[in-house]
Amino acid sequence: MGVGKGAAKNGTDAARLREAAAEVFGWDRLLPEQLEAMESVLRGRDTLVVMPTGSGKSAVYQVPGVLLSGPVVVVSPLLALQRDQIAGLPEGDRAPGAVAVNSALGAAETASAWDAVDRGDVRFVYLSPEQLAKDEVVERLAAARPALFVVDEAQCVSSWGHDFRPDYLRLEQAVRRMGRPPVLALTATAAPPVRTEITERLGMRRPRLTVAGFDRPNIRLEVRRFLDEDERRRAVVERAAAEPKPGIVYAATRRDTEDYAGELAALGLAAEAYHAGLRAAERARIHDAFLGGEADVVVATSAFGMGIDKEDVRFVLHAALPGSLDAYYQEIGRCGRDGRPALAVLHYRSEDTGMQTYFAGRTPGHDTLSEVADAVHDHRDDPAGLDRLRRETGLSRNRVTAAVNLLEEAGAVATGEEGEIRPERGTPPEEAAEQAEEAAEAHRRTDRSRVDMARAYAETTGCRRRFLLGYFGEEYQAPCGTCDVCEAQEARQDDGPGAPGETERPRHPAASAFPVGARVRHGEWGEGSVLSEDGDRITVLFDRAGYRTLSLEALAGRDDLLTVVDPPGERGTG
DNA sequence: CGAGTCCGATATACATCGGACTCGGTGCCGTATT
Repeated sequence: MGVGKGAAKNGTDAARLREAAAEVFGWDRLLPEQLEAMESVLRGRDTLVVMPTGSGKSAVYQVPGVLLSGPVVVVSPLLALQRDQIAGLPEGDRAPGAVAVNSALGAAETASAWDAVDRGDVRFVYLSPEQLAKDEVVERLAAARPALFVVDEAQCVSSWGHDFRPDYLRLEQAVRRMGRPPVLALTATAAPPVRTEITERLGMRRPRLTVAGFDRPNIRLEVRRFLDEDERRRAVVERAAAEPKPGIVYAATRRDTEDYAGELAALGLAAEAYHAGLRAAERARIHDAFLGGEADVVVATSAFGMGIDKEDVRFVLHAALPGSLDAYYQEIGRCGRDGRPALAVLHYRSEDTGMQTYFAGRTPGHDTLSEVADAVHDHRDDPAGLDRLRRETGLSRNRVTAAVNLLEEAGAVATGEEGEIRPERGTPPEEAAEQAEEAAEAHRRTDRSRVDMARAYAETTGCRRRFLLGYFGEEYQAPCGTCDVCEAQEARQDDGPGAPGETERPRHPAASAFPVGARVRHGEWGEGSVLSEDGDRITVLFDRAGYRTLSLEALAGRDDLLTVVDPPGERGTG
């Protein structure tokens, strides 16, 4: 992986990047990871960057951007983030121009934005993935010959692409149609399987991977398990009231955010409820109040957080189990950015898995898939685009797009150069729908296994930091000393002789047979990758069956159950 | 999947039980309506 030995050869690139960073942006110092990724981008290589928020991810495209010879297309999920990015760019003679193209612009504004792009006055063009679903937008960008295609918050490809915002899974087609500039994907949180999904879905070729460390040692990790709902609610309120402010409480439903915020307000705290059902002005007010330090606690659904770069958040409490550890790590990563002690407490009931499992099951069903497959088939001699398929089926835009994505994933349809959807291999529509259903079922299994992993974190008897980092592919030597499990075990040791002194489950001898990162095959679940080891068990992500936890005791002496097909290495990426 | 709500049945008058039913999270965009 490293660039190491190429220092002499790359000296010029590094020097140019440093110079641009200093002169245009006023940054005198670049982190090694930043520079490494920038060099990769400057050399035209596809690059995936996994770096924490606040560590200068945006710089990785901004600095090379001013040195490249064409516009840089930046895909960003929220219009507010696009505005923040543009506002954060420097001003001055050498400063790069930037525009955001979206539905908030009037016809005249849109026209003048494109004129600026055509004239070369604009270096950065910010767009939502939905914009890139429009032929006209793709054509205008293609004409401008982009020098780089950036996907910011790239975890959205995996977390939102399958149902909520299916245009995320169609970015590859857009990239192809605009002449396939180099692709740079940026994210703060991505477990190895999410990285793989990002690079595959974006059609990245031999991507260079830069991963900064995941550990946030100043965040204390704690899980509290409850049987009774009322007890849980009391515990959440008491904790939010007791801990140093400011803090964020994540709840599972809009109604819960209102209830908790109401209770905290009754205790005299400046508490606000935040969710997507509020009016835009109200959301903006709460957002600003939190950033400005006027709110003690924001109780929110998952709508709150992206783009919140506040250094002094002291705690993130969860009033319910999140849908995945990916989401959890992203959410708790919003506290303690100043490096001072911070706290993440998950308040968990086993019933919480119900709603998350429900959310994990929402993909187009058989009827939708076969209706869309029929429509594509009917147009086999005159292939239609997504818009026409939508009009003719009467289905919503998202449903048609999600269905086409699944059909395409199943290899039953393909997207052409002008965005037209064609049947592939002469697959009959009914068969195509069935294959797409299988693909949908595989996503459901994966999503549900992610819920299982969140639950496994909540229930682990080992070091929580080790579990969490293992999920993200990082080996960690327990004890961490700053999670509830490690602390309890230390306390037991201090209680005097006789107490068992283990801070970890004893490592099972069979663990070394299945090292983290190894590629394995299971008799029933097929191939997968070993993600983590938790003393006497390992967690494997199977390509089709999702996450599974396997007991090493059960595996020992049964060579037939699980076999290593490929030892750890840098497959796929790198 | 699970919690909350509504409604009818039960059994006998106020209240409870159980089944059917609904709802639950993220944001673009563009069109219809103020």
